[in-house]
Amino acid sequence: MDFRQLQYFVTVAEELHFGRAADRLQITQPALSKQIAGLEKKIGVQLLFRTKRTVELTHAGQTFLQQAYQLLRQKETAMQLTRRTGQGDIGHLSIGFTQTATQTVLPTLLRDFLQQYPKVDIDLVELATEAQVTALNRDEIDIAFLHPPIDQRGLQVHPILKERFVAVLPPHHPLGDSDTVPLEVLAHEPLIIHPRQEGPALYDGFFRVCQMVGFQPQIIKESISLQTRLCFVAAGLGITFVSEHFQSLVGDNVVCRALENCPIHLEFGAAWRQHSTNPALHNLLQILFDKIPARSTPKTK
Amino acid sequence: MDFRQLQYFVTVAEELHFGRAADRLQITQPALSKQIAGLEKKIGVQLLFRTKRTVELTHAGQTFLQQAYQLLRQKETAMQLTRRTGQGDIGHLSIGFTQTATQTVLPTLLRDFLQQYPKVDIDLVELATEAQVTALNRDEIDIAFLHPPIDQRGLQVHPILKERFVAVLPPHHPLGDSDTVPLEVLAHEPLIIHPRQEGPALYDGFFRVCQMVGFQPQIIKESISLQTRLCFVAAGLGITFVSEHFQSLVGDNVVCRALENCPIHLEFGAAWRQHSTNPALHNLLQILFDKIPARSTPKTK
DNA sequence: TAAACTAATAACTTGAAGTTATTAATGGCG
DNA sequence: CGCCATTAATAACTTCAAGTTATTAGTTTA
Repeated sequence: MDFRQLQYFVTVAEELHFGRAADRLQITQPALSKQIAGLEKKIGVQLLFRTKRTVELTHAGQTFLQQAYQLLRQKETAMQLTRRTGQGDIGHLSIGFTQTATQTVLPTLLRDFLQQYPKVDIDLVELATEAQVTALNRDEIDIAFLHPPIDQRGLQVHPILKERFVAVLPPHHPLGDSDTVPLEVLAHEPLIIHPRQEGPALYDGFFRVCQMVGFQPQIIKESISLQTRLCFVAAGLGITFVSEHFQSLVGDNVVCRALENCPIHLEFGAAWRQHSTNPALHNLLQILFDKIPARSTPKTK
Repeated sequence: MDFRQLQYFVTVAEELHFGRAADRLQITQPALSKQIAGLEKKIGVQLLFRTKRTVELTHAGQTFLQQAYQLLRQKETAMQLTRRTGQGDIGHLSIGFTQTATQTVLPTLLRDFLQQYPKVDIDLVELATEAQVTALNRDEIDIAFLHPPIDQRGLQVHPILKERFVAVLPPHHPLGDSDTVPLEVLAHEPLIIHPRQEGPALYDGFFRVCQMVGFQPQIIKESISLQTRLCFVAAGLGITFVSEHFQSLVGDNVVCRALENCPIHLEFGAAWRQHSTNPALHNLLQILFDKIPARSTPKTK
C-alpha cells in the first residue's frame, strides 16, 4: 500500500467509475483496476462492489476512504512542515540576552523577525554574559546577546555596539562643575558598578585600568540593575558609569559627565555557535546583519 | 514520496548509519542512499547531515522524523480499521424493534452480540411494524424485529415466534368459569386491542376472522402498551388478548383463558434487506441463527 | 602511512506499474 | 427480442524505477 494507491482509490471512490477515474488520474483503466485490486488484496477486504456496470463503496471502503483522505492530507502537511522547518519558517529559537539588549537592539530585531517569521517559537532567557557563553556551548540557546570579549572557541561574534563610558554623578557633586571627569579623580570616590558575571572581561579590565592609573577603586555596591545603581547615585552614595547610549535613560536626578583617559569601552554583540544548524537562527542573523552591518570584518558564514 | 521511503528514512534516523540501516531493511546501502537522496529532493530540503563518516539529523529531518512516525502509524491504523470494518468487528448497526422484542429475543441477543463485537456501535429505535418496514426500505435501520406478515419485496425474514392468543379477562368475569373461551362469545364483549400500526396484517386478520365467525367486534380502546391494556381489563372495562408467551407477565389482577377456534397467531420475527452490505449485520444474524434456528426454510444468504 | 570504515557513484538487472488490445457481462433502445 | 453502447476485467507486452554488485573517495584510527 502506497500513496499512489491511496490517491487512486480516492479518485475511484469519488467518481464511482473506473474509466472516468483513470482519465482524471492520467492513466488507463486497466492499470487502475489492477492497482485497486492489489490494494484490496493487501488489506484483505473488499473495498468496492463492482458489477459489470456499476461501482459502489462497501462499508469497509467507506471507512478506508476517510482514512485515505486523512493520510493524503497528512502527507502534504508533513512535507510542508518539513520544508518550512528547513527554511526556518517554523521552528524554535532560544535567545539569551542581557539587560543592555532590552534597551538597544532586541525589541526592534524581534519585531522585525516575528513579522517575517511569525510561526517561529521564540524562547527568551535573560542571562549574564558568562552564563550565556556556557548556555551556547551546551546548546541551550541558539544566539546570545552579551558583552564581549568572550572565549569564542567554536563561536561566531557580531559586534553591535562599542561605546565610551560616562560617569553618572549626584546632582550637586563638585565633579559636575567641569564638562569632563579625569579617570584619576575617581580614586577618591565611592563607586557603584556592574557585578563581574555581567561582563567579566569588562569588570577585570576596569580594575586593570585603575591599577595602571595608580589607584584601587573603592566599590561600595554592585548591582545588575541600572535603576538600582542610579538610585544609589541620586542618593549621593557614590558614582556609577553608563555607556553613552544609556545617557538618555538616566533621568533628572543625576548628572552625566564624559570620562577622560578611559581606555575601556562597553562592547555589546551577538554570539552563536559557528556550526549551528538551526535554520531559524540564520534568518534571525540575516535580519540582524541587515540592521547592523559588520563594522570591522566579522566572519559571517 | 511513498511509505517505503518513509520507512527507510525512519530506519536511517534511528541508526544514523546507512550501512546498518540498510541491513535492517534487507536492502543494500547504495539503494538506501539513493532513496533518501530522492526523498530529500522531493521535499526540497536536506534531512540529514552526512560526512564521509557520520550521519546526523537536520532540524528539518527531526521534524520529518516525527511526521514519518505518525504517517506510518496511521497507515497501520487505517488498514486495521478497514479490515475490522469489513469483518463487522467495528461499525454501526441500527436496530428497529417493537415491544415484543424487548420481552423476548432482544436482550440476550444484544448481550451475546456485544460480548463478541464490543466495538460495534448500536442504535436502538423502537418503531411499530409498519414503520420498521419503511425504515428498512429507506436504509434507516439494518434489521427490524417486527410482526409478520409484511410486504417483503427485497427483504429477508427470519421467524422467531408464532404463538396462539389467550383471552385476558377481569378477575370474576363469567367467561372465566370454563377453561377455554370460544371466539364467538366475544361478540358481546367490549375489546381492548393493539393499534393497527403495531401489526397491520394481524389487526386486519382479526377483523376478518370476526366477520367470518359472524360479528363485528366492539373495540372500546386501542393501546400499544401491555400495561395499559391490562389495567383496563383489571378495571373491568373489557377483554384483551396476549400471546401465550406473555401470560407470565399479566399479574394477579386478571385471568387468562385459551381462545378456541382462533385461526390467527402472533407472529414475531426479524427482517432485513436482502442485499444489505453491513458486515456487522451478518455477524448479528449469525448469532440470531445460532440462537433461533430457522423452523421452516428461511432463505438466508 | 597504511588500514579500516563509510557514504556516494556507476553500470547493470529485475520487477512492478503502465500500455494496448481484447473479453465478458449488463442495461437501454428500437 | 436482439443489437449496441457501456464498462470492468484479463492478457500480453513495454518501460521505468528500485535494487544489486563493484568501485570510488574521503575520514578516522593505529
